[in-house]
Amino acid sequence: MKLTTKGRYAVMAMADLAGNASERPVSLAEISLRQNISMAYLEQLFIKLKSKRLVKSIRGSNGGYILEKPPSEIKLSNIIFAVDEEVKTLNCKKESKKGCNNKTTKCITHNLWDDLEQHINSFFEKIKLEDLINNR
Amino acid sequence: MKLTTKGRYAVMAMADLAGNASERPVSLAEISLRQNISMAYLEQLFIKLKSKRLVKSIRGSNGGYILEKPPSEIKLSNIIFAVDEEVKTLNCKKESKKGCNNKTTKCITHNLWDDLEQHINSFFEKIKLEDLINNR
DNA sequence: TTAATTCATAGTAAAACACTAGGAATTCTG
DNA sequence: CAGAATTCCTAGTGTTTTACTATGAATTAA
Repeated sequence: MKLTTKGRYAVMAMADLAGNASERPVSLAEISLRQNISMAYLEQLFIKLKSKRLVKSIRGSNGGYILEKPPSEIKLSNIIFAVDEEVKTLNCKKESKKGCNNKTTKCITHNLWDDLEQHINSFFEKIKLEDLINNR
Repeated sequence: MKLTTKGRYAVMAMADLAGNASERPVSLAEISLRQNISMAYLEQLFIKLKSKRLVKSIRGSNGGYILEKPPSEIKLSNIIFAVDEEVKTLNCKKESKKGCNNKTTKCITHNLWDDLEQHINSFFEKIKLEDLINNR
C-alpha cells in the first residue's frame, strides 16, 4: 500500500460524496469547490474509483457520481488501493530476486517491512466510509 | 514518520552491527560487504545514527562503530527517526495553515492521517533491535 | 609513513509526485 | 436542435524527493 496525498484526496472526495448524497448525483465540480481539489485531478481519481466499482457515474448535464455501495460497505483500504494501485513493496521484490534466504539480515528486515505493510493495511481495513461521516 | 529505503537500510545496518558485535568495532566496509550497501551511503546513515547517540564511533585504522546502548534498549523507531528525520505529516501542516476547522471533510482525513501516523509509529516503537536478532 | 578508517559537504541522475492541458463523448434543457 | 454541463480519456510537465556518487579532509593504528 502506497501512502500519498492521492489516497488522501480520494478518501476526502469519497467522504464528501457520502456526506452529500441525495437524489441527484454529485458532480466533480461541487467536490472540487468544497474540498479544494482541482477538477482535472478529481477526474483522474474518479475514473479509478469507478473502475473498482466504488462509485457509479452518470454522464451528461446534471450528471455526476454516486456511491455504488452504502458507506457501511466501503472500506478505506478499498479507496486507497483503487487510486494508488501499485502495491509498494519497498524494494522487497528487488531484493528477493537478488536472492534472499531466511538467514540474512536483509531478510529480517524484508519480513519486517511486510509486517508493517499488513499493519497499515489493517488500519484502513477497519475503517469504513460510514465511520468517517458519523464520527465527523 | 517517513518510510523509505533509507530507514530500511539503517535498520539493516544496525541489525548487522548488533549481530556482529565483538570486542572490536565494526567497520562500515564490513557492513557494506555483508549487506550490499555502498559505503558512502552507509557513512551518511551512520553520521546521523551517531548524532542521535545510537552508535559510537572509533576513528582511524581498525576503527568502526559500536552500539551505544544494548540492543534491548534500541527501538526501531529510534533508528528510523534518526535517518529520516523530517516527520512527514503528509500535507497536514499545509492544510491546517489554509484553515481547517473540525467540521470539514478535510479535517476528518486530517485526523485520520494523524492516527495512521501514530499507528505506524507504535509499530516501530514496539520492536527493539534485540527482537530482530533473536527472532532471526 | 602508510593504510584504514571516520567525518563532512556537494553534486547528480532518475524516479515519483502532483498536477495541467486539450479535446472527445454523452446527456439534459430550453 | 443548439448549447451547456458534465464525464471520459490520454498526454505532458515542472518540482521535489530519493538514492546514491564524488571528493577530500581528519584521525589513528601499525
